[in-house]
Amino acid sequence: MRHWLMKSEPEEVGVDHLAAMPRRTVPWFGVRNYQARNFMRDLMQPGDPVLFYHSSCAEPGIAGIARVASPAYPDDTQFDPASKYFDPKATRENPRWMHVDVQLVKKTRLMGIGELRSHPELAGMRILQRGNRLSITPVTLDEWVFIERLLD
DNA sequence: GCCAACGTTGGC
DNA sequence: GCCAACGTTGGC
Repeated sequence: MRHWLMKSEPEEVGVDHLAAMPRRTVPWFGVRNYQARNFMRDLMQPGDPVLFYHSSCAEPGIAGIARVASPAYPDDTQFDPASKYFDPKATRENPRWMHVDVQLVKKTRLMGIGELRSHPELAGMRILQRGNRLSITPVTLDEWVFIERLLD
C-alpha cells in the first residue's frame, strides 16, 4: 500500500464538494501530466490513503483524508471536444489519459502549508519543494503517520 | 499580479 | 535529439 497527496483547487473540487457527491466519490479527471498519470495508472491501488490538498487558493493546505476508490480507467473528458481537457490525439481505442476515483474518508481541519513547513519531519515532502507543480505525489509512511497524528 | 520553476512543443 | 520559446502552476 502506498500513500499519496493529491492537489485540487477548491474552486473546482474542494473538500466540501467532495463530501456532497454521491458516495463522496469523484473521478479524478483532468490530469494532463504524464508523471501524475503514471502514478494513477501504474502504482495506485484501491484503498491507498490520500491526503486531500487545496491548492491555488487563499488557504492552501491539507483539508481532508481520502482514499483511492477504483483502479485506473480512461478519463472521458479527453474524448469530449467541448471539454477543456479534450485531447485530439486521444482515441477510445488508444486512450492517453487514465485516472482513478477518489473517495473522501473525512474532512479534517485545515493544515496549512505554513504549518507543514514548520515541521522538520516533513521537509522532504514534494509539496513543500520550491517550484513543485506535480499534482499527485507519493507520501512516505513516516510522513503520513506524522500528519495523521497532527490532524486528530 | 508577480515571478520562479518546470513540462511541453516544435523547428532545426 | 537538442534546446529555445512558450504556457502553466502555484505560493506569495
